Amino acid sequence: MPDHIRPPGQRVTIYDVALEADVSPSTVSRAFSRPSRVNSETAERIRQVAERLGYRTNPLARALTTSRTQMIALVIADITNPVYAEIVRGAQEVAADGEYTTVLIDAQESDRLERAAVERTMSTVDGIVLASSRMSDSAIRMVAKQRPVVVLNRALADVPCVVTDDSRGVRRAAEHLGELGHDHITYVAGPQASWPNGVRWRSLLEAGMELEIKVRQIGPFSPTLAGGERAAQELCARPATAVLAFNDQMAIGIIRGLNRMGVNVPGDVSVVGFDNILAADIVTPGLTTVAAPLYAEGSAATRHLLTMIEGARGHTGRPMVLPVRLVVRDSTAARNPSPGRARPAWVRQRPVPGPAAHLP
Amino acid sequence: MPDHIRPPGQRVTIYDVALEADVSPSTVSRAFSRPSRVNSETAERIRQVAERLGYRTNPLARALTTSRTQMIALVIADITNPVYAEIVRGAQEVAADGEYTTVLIDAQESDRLERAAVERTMSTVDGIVLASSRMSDSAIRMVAKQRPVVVLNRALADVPCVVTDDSRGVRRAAEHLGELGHDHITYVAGPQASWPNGVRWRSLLEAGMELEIKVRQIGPFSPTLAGGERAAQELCARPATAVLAFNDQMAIGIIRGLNRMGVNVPGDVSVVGFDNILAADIVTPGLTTVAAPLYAEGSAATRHLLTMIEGARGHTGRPMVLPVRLVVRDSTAARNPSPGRARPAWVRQRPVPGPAAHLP
DNA sequence: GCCGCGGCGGCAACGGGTTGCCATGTATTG
DNA sequence: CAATACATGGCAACCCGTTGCCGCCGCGGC
Repeated sequence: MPDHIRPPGQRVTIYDVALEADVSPSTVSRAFSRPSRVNSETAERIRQVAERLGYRTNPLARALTTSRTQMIALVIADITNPVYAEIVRGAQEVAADGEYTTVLIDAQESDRLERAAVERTMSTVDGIVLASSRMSDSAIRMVAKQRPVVVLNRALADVPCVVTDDSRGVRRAAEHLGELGHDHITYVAGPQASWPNGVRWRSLLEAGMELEIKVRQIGPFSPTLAGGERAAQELCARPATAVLAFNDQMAIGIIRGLNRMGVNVPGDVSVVGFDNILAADIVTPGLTTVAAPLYAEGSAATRHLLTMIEGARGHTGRPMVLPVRLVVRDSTAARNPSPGRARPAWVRQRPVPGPAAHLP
Repeated sequence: MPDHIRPPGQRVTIYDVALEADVSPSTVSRAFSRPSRVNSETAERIRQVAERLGYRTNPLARALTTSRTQMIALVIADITNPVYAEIVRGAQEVAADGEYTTVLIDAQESDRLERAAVERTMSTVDGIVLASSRMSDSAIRMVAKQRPVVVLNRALADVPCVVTDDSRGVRRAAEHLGELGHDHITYVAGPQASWPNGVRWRSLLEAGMELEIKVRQIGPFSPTLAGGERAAQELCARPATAVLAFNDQMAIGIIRGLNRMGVNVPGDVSVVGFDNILAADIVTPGLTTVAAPLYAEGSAATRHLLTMIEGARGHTGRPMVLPVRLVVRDSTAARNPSPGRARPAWVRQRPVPGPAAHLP
């Protein structure tokens, strides 16, 4: 039991330990921060005394001189989006291993909120991981000038980046749909401020070219269930047999919306999502989707950040690219065989315009 | 443009500002922290100079003397569980309003990890919200002795608590099932370390008493999809027509598991969950569940914490209780009529789709 | 004219570690 | 045995604000 009971809630300081161990405060400090700089027996004694007194080094005081807080910030676009859960896990794991604490910031899909939060936190952390930032490139560069930054899901010159191989993912999805007989794919766009959104569309454009599949885009819609349902409405106006959605939540929303309007998935329309969130596996039909290595994204970005913080001038020019894979479930199927028909059977909306226009 | 360009990455300090504004550093400090203590013109001038030089007060240095970091910790059991997303939102909203930054800690359902993280973070934050802590009561009290703490989803003497009215929620669920003709409810238990788990079971016991419904418990299982699927297996061994699961994820797992074994929900078995996560609405059949005011939980707990931090000796003895409501969807239905039989029809293992099975 | 008081600003002592530099003592080397 | 090297530990300055206390000044009251 401690023979010196801390009288009031006062914290134990190195001075207390120093007094008790009969050494100078600096020696106590070194015993913890640079053990090699002090005799091992002395260090051991100090550690014992510290233990007995319940000494805990004060991270703030330490930070004041070292300007290292052992904290990093992890900024995500929307904590409500399950995609980020695994990313956060990966990041926190690595951070904890390196004795870092993670400050999680939820930007709520808002450029403004994100900037404000980053601003407020910046001076307190040793580095920042921006996962799916909604800030402008220039704003990011601004931040990167003041603190080590790693950007996730966005490629940006002069700032270290980690991205997934979306281009390949889209390609695989297009191939898959092509094999099922689809010759036309509609991309349902997500937030314009989202970098991957642009990449996915452009990749689809490219893949369409090579595979001789026609593509088009509708949107943007909010990257949520509700957004997907709205997209479903628009899809009805301009029908398609194959849809690639910006993310799984939208894809699920689309399926629901279509179902409500009497359209069968995958019977009439095939739908592919992006991210492979947990829900993709539990909805009916199971969602075919492009899976990203979420955990790896978080851990890779964080690992990179830590090495930057720990001195390495970091930054390997090219962004780090992580592989993706296509998870095939039940939301995609062979194209509804309706030979001789230009449009899927379920289009009963409005009489086909065009040639009809010439009729009296 | 600033006429004094900071030469190296050096931060601007009050000393720089003092020099430039021709006052003492203490005056600069006061100009920001206690404006009333300094002449308003002087203060204005100082503020101008500070602005021009790009001065930003260093929160760490400030914290060192005031021992207020303007940060709070929010500890959640499992970031992968969507329930917490809204809670986090509520907490962060309130925290941000009060100029506090939130440090999110994911305990990964582990007592050990949780303690370690709290330990590590405690000295850096002004207070802590423990949402669904997996720590022991005594461990929590220990922490509460050192920092203001508010506990969410657990009642604990001597520590401020915010809980939901689970008892009422269970009661409502039992009534609902009773009205549908069920005279036996099986509770599928979640983590034993979870306080609500105990409450829910006891409440069901009580409700069963009053409503003359027989109840029994199986488990514990992990509060996840996989856990629910395992529970489904066990349910087959000892059949039931009505099931109340610890949470929605388990409930969904149970439904999947049962389906796989040819059991129809709600035709053969009615399932009720807890939490009303987003997925509850998108699965088929839609999940009947007890909804908690998640956002309100987070915000109420945090508001309480902030008032504690801000001096009020806080703590109103009794825990604060938030209301819940039963959301009825399609996973519950009238009991499968099989008069004169001790066990439901599906016990034969092989799917026998009764007439009711395909009704809307 | 003297005293008291309030407004304002400065001095200096913190808070709790960290670290450059020096002093001492011992081990190594020629 | 002298000269040099190294291992240890202490001193004191420093990081950047905050705050108790005091002094100065001008003003109003008696």
